[in-house]
Formats: sequence, structure tokens, C-alpha cells
Amino acid sequence: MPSGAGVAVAPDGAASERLTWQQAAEIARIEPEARWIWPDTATCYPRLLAAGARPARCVDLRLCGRILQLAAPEAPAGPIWLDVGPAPTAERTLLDELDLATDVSPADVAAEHARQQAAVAGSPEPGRLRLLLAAESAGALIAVEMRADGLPWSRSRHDALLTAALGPRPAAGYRPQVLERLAVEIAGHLGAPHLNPDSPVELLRALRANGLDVTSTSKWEISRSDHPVVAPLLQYKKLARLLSANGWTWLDTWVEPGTGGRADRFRTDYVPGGVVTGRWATNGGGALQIPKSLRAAVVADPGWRLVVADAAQIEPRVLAAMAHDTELAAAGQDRDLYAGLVDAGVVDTRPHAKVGMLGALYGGTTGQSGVVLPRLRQAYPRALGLVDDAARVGERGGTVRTWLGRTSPAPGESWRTAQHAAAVVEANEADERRARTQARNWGRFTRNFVVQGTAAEWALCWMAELRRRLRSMSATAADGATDLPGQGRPHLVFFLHDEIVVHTPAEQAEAVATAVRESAQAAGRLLFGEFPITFPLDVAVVERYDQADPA
DNA sequence: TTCCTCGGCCAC
DNA sequence: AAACGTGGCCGAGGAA
Repeated sequence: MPSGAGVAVAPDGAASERLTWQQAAEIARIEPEARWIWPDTATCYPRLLAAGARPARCVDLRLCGRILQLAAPEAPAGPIWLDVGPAPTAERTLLDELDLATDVSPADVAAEHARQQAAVAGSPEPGRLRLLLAAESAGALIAVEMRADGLPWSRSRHDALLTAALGPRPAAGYRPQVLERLAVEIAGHLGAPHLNPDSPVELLRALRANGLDVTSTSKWEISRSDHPVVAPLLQYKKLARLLSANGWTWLDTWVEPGTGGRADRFRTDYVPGGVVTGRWATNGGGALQIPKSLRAAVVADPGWRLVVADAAQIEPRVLAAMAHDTELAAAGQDRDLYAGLVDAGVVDTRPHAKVGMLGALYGGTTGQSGVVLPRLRQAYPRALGLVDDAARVGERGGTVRTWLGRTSPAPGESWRTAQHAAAVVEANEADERRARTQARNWGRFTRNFVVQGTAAEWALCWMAELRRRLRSMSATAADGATDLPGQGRPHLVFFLHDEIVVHTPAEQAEAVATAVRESAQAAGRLLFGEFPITFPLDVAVVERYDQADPA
């Protein structure tokens, strides 16, 4: 057997022996509809993809195993080679992963797949869990493809944005002109000639010495003062953030220059299921936090467009459907749900509707959300009851489930210790306060878990359905013989919780926009059947990402 | 030098 | 509007 041989197996016993990656890629090209069952998509798929194979479906045993660990804890444990713990860390190279995988036979993979199927069958809601595992695995394919294809990103536009805001790129170790000028101005206002505004300790001391009544250097606290240092300081913080998070160094590190007619690309590692709730995490480049001000650097290739789609108020919608709250669902029927709350006479303004609803989802109690919450609770008792129940379960240390059955972890050892410490006779006030605070914190976590996690499931189904539709569009394209990126096909290039971006030839953009909308409604039916809930999207066909921003 | 925590701020 | 959910990542500053 050649070194680096894979353990990927095709379904239905098509491959009962070990395949080399070349053989696997060949099969995947010939049979694009086959479902692949492998230990880990992040390890296995890049090799196939590089060889031009884009399978329709897969089972990612690692991701599915992690879900089942919590969702079906009474099932027998999975094998050690599956390593269903945290995602591999940076020290473990791809080569390590492959070497490990070569010790795993196709029979081992088949056995683990059977174990997982049995675990699903023995769970309370096998149908839902099966859907979750399929969606999770589809997401794993998409994550690898989006990294390989990359997000179109213009280095020159990015550089122009930086230069306009900060001045020309300075030599290494120097501040850009604009930041330097602001630093001098701030130091002057505070009478501290050598002040480093990047040092919270120095800055806080200087601010207090100048009579500002602040306990931290955070923006919101500083901005409440009317001292002349406030304006330049806030400006400095904003620009310093831009420079350190997404400046020229970021550009050099994360945006690969185009070669031979191919444009520049931003690449990150998407980590499906990387968040406890089931949301994706990312590794590298800060892809979860690209500032809106930089969206102008995301530019479609010549002759191509970006189809940008944003799901409106996704969390209240999935909450309405989960709770069978037809009143709340009706408020958002084919339109802005917050505006619907105003029209229903539940709250007076849209901002109040939004802050109240977010308070319900996050466990807020104070301020405006505390004022609005009782009205929401009265108008939508089923929806609010669902999240309130989830919070109570969490406060008692219990676990909760999303709609498809992703299960929250139990609180850790220190949490239980704190609760026990407060329950004994000798417990003092501090023990009790600590225990109460931690219990409430865990309640807010489980409260949000059910909604954030179900929203993530909807988004996964949305994206998986869209990928399926984009593939069938590709099959009708004139140059449908290959499946390499950048050869004329629409493809997903960005995903962020409730927002997706598709890069597409201009002539197919409208068809893609339609597919995006239809996929959203299909995802809603997949999860919630005939319950009357809609999932409106803001969809825009643009050349630059920032052009999609309404208003 | 390297590793770690913290404050702060970006995204949803 | 306020300090209430999930993340990633930066520089500062302390510890090893």
C-alpha cells in the first residue's frame, strides 16, 4: 500500500479495500453523486478536492460522533482513532492525521458508521438527529470548498482604504501618519508627552489625572465625558483597531495575491461545529469579525457578481417555530418581524422590539429590554416560555436540546462544586452569591443555546440545500466537464451565521438569487414542516460586498 | 524568548 | 440601549 493511502470509503460497499487518494479522487470524479464516509472531512476532502472531485454528500464521522456523544450518551463509545474531542490543534499536522488514518481500515470506518447509526436509532428523535448529522456533514464539505475557492478580495482596494484612513503604509515599527498625529494630540490634551495610547494602564492613569471620571479605557465610558481629549482618542482607538486587526500585515498574511489572471483571495479555516451551539468557528484571519468598513475590498472577478443574502431575524423566527407560537410567527410573516411586533401593538417602536427580543434570547433583564420583556411575555407566552424553560433547566445544571437534537454540555466540575458549596449548612453569603451568579450565567447559556443552536441548524440546511441547487445549475453549464474552482460555476465563498455570499458568473446571478431564496424556504420546511413560518432574506446582486448593505 | 491572561473591540 | 448570548484576535504586561 502506498504511503498516504486513504481510508475514505464509498457507500454501499462500493469500496471494501483501502484506496489511494488518487483512486479515491478518480472514483469521486466518475461518481459525483456517491456519498463518502470518512473519519474527518477536514483531513480527507482537501486531497480529493485538489484532484478535482466534489462529491455530493459525505458522512463526517468525527463531527457526527461529537454530536452523538452528547445527544446519545448511553450509546457505546466510539473508537479512539476517531478522536472526537476538540478539533486537532495546530501542533498536529495534516501528515500526522493521514499517518494516523492509514492504520484505520475500511472495515473500521464501516463499523463506526454502523455504531453511529445505531446510536441515532436509539435516540429520542432519530429523524431529526439524522437530519442534523447530514446537515453537519454537508457543512463540512462546504467549509473545505470555501477555503479552497477563497473569498475574492482586492488587495489594491484594501490598501487604498487603509491609506485613506491612516496615511501611507509606514516602515516597520512606525505608526502611520494619522495615528502618530492623533497620539501627539492626545498626549497634549492629557499633558503626558510620552503617553502610549495603546497601553490601557498608562491611558487610564492619564485620563484620571485629568479629571475624567472613568474606571476603564473602554469606548462607551470615555465617550460619556466632554473633555477635549475624547474626540481624538476615540478616533485613535478606531484607527488603531483597523491597523492592528486588518491592516497591511493582515493583508500580507491572509490575502493571497492572484496569479496568472486569477484575482486575490482571502482564505480562512472554517471550523464546522466549532462553537458549542453548533455555529461555525473560524481559524485565522478573523473571518468572524471582518469589519463592515472593509467590505468594499470584497470584489467579484471581472464578469462575475456576488450574490449576498442575509436572513432577517432568524433567531426569533426559529423560536416561534420551535414553540409553535403562531402569533409570533404571524408577526414576521413575509416581512420584518420587529416591525410586525409594532404593528401588532405589542411594542411602540422597532428599536424597542429588537432590544426586547434580544433580551429574551440573551437573558437580559435591565434597561430598555427589561421594560419591554413583560409585554413580549404576555403577547407571546409560548415563545417566551420556551426560552424561560431552557434557562430554568440550565440554572439547575441540566442539559437542553436544539430542535434537531444538538445537546448542550453539562456544566463543568467547578460549577457543580460551587453549587454544592452553597447548599451545605456552613455556606456563607459569598458562597451563596457565587453559586447564584453562576447558576444564572448557566441559565443564560442554555436559554441562548436552544435558539442560537437551532438557528445554526436552519442555516446549515439553507446552505446545504443551496449547494445542492448550485451543483445542479452547474451540470447544465456548457463547460460542465470539470469541477475545479474558477471555471465558470457559481460557488459559495462566505458564510457568517445567517449570511452567505455566492460568487457567480454575472449571467447566472439572478438564477442564483432565486436558488438562495428557495433554499431558505426549503430549509424552513425541512425543519418545521407545515408550521406557518417564513424566512425572508435580504438578497442583493452586487460587484462589491459593501453595495449589498441596505440604507 | 515564549507562554499566558486580560482588556478591549470587531462580527453575528 | 446597555453591559445580557456565541465567538476570534490584537497589544500590553506579567510569568516562566
